[in-house]
Amino acid sequence: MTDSAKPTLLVVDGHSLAYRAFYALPIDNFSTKDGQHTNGIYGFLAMLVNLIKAERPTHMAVAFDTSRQSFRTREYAEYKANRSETPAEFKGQIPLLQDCLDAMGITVLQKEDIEADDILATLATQGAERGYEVLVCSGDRDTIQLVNDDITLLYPNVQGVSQLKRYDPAAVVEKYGLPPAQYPDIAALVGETSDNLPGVPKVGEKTAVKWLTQFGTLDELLERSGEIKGVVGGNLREHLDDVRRNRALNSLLRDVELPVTVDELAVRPLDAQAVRDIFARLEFRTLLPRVFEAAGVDEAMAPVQQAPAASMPAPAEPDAAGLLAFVEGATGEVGVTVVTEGGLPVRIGVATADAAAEATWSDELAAAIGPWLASAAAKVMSDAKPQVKALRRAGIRFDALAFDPIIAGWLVRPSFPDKTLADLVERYLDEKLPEADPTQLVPETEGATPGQLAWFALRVADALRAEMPAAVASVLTDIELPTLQALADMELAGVAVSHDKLSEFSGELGRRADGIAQEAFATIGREVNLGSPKQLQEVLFEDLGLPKTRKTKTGYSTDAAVLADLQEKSPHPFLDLLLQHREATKLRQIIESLDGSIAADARIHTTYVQTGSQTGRLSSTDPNLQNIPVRTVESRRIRAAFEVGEGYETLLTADYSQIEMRIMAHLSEDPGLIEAFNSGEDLHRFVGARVFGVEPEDVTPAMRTKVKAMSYGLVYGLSAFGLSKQLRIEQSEAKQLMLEYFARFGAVRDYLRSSVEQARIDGYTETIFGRRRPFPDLGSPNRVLRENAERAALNAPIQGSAADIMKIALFRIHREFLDADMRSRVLLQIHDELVVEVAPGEWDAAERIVRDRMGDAAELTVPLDVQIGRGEDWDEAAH
DNA sequence: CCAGACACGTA
DNA sequence: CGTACGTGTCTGGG
Repeated sequence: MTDSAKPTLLVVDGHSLAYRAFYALPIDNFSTKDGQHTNGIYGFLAMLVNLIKAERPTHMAVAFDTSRQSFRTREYAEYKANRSETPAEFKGQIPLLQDCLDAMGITVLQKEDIEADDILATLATQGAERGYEVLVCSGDRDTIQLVNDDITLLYPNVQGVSQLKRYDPAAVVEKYGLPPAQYPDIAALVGETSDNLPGVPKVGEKTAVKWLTQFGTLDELLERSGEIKGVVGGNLREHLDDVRRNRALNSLLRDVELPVTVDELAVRPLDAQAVRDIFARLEFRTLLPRVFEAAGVDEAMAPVQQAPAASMPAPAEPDAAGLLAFVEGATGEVGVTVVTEGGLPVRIGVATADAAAEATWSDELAAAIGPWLASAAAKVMSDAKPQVKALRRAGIRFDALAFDPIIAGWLVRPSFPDKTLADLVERYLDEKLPEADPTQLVPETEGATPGQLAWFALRVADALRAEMPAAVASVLTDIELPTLQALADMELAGVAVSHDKLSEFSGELGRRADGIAQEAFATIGREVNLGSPKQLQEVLFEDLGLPKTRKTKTGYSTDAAVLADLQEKSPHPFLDLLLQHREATKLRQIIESLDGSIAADARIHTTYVQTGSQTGRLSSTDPNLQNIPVRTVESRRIRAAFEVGEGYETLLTADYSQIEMRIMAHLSEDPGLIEAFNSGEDLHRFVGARVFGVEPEDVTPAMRTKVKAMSYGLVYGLSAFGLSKQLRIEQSEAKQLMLEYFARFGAVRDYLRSSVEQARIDGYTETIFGRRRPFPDLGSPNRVLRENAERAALNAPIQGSAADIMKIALFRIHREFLDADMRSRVLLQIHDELVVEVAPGEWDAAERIVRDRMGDAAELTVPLDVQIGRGEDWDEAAH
């Protein structure tokens, strides 16, 4: 333990220790799912956390090399020249490690032309002078020279960084037989192969120590080298210059000019939000609590400042008239928070910049405040959709939503959206939202009241506005907030689903699955759990001895594509039965889940997550109605259970045909593709004719399949490899197909290339309407990471623009139905499709509105084609 | 009880 | 070695 009376300075060589960790930990176990390697970062931080807990430093710095070049390489070009290239997998981890340290409040230092160890030497020397207990942690032996009564070296003594050996002067003497200051003399004589510094041949530590003990100093030894007999004496005399050079190079600088003084290295409180962010990105879970613990912070009570009590308004509790007077007296926007229980309002809070008020919900209150909530007075509400729905259930149509911080936060950083107002308060205000401890029955700390929540929402809105480029702000105002209103009504409406149809089908499937299972067991002579990939692997690759398939993390894949492949190469009746069983149980499981979601009104009410994707699409949960099967005849029986509801006449489905390819045509301005869409010809037939050089009517189904796969693949960044796999053709043929395709539609390739290039420069992509998605990994040295980012960046403007267009169409249709006092209503959105429930007598009007608003949602260089269907159920309406 | 891996449904 | 999602099951860890 260190002397507790003295402040303790810990200085660490980040590069050398992270590098050791990099080689000590298996890279496969430390990679994020998108391919970022983290083993060096993890190992280093784990070591650092242990070190902090054990040593409790009051001051800290981690030093890094800036590059392989330093003043030493200028003095001696061969210095470290033998080192192999630093692996890219390691290099990419350094900036992320530095981000971690920064978030943890630890100073990171690096300086051009200077090595990390020189920074350590400088800081250690200064620290010792200023009365610190100094700990130097480095994997470079040269730092031994720093050890004295005030400076202790912590050196990893085995491979890895988990064990550190302490070198105080006594330990150095014990190990090397000489005091620390003379260690560089030993090293100069022996040489350092890892630094490409040859020493005196045949001279090792033993001889060096013997000589130095005998002669006292290195200078004396070199002066009197003639006195040394034998071959080694000759060697020494021949290498005097090498020894002098080594000694000059291994002497660490102690007077590097640094931007900070030792006193300024005091450990800062960690930035809890930043630590959580970067650790989430790196997928460090177990490390997170350890870091908080080492920092002496209760993770839940993150060390952000509590909201200044003085400025946080104490909400008034007026009566209904008083509450109305409060909001009507406000000059600017008003923050609003509706507390709900069971989907209905129970409390409401309102706030201006400097005051707040709140009240318990009642009919009287609703009557008083309802008209204002529905008025054009601008309001800010955080996570508005559930509150809007609650108000609607209470008969109030909330309007003039001017800002929703949750959605705005997602637009600003769609990759890591903040889920709650508390998250946003931490990130954008650097304050802590008062939260009641949910684990306590009678919480010691009071949570924020509705009025205070409204006040925070208002302030976060201001902070977020400052971070939003104008185009992004307009996506919020002109697309997202109007969409939110439509989604609220769609969720409230729900879609009618026939329990009878579902349960009948489920019974059939259940019986079929059981039969298939028995048959399957018979073919292999035993019973296994067909739902367990692990047990299946035993059967397939051990019992049946089938050839091994694609590797997964835990073994070999048994997915449908693999099984189909297997069936071709080495047929076995079990394979087909397994596939059939999968299909039946999968359908059944979907049906059961849907059935369980039917509410008391015989309808399913999904929840659309407006911030659920990185591209701008919606997602749907509880249940997900955007992945209801459609591809097989069987599965369409599920869609047939989605019916027109009581009091309505029919369902209408409307979908955009090939919207993504149309956006591609628009963005690339490819004349061929534009002509394809303006010609009225079937897209794939048109493209096939061009690619294969035949007349459109001579395009065979095989040709059409190929160009169709190619066209769709383009939008996703498909490679020749992927295309060949998809079409089950040779890679060379796929390559040829791509060449032919781009020869005819060259502007498409030019566009895709330039859009990724632009994203690399800007750091983000943009949709037609200005929605942005950041791509930090486009410049990553990690190839997997970078290429994944490239494909996603290629896709984002296309998928995102399609999402924008659909949202615009959706809220305009919703609005027009309401404005025309129609009862028809939109029920579902499935990315490029809408399902509408049409009231009796409204078909013509509804059809026209849907067709027109979808068709004119965006002005592209090609028309937006809309397909409309009508039927009693979703399956029937799809034609 | 939770998280990860796998498999699979949609656009 | 094709983008974007959500859900169910199994499994191993706590």
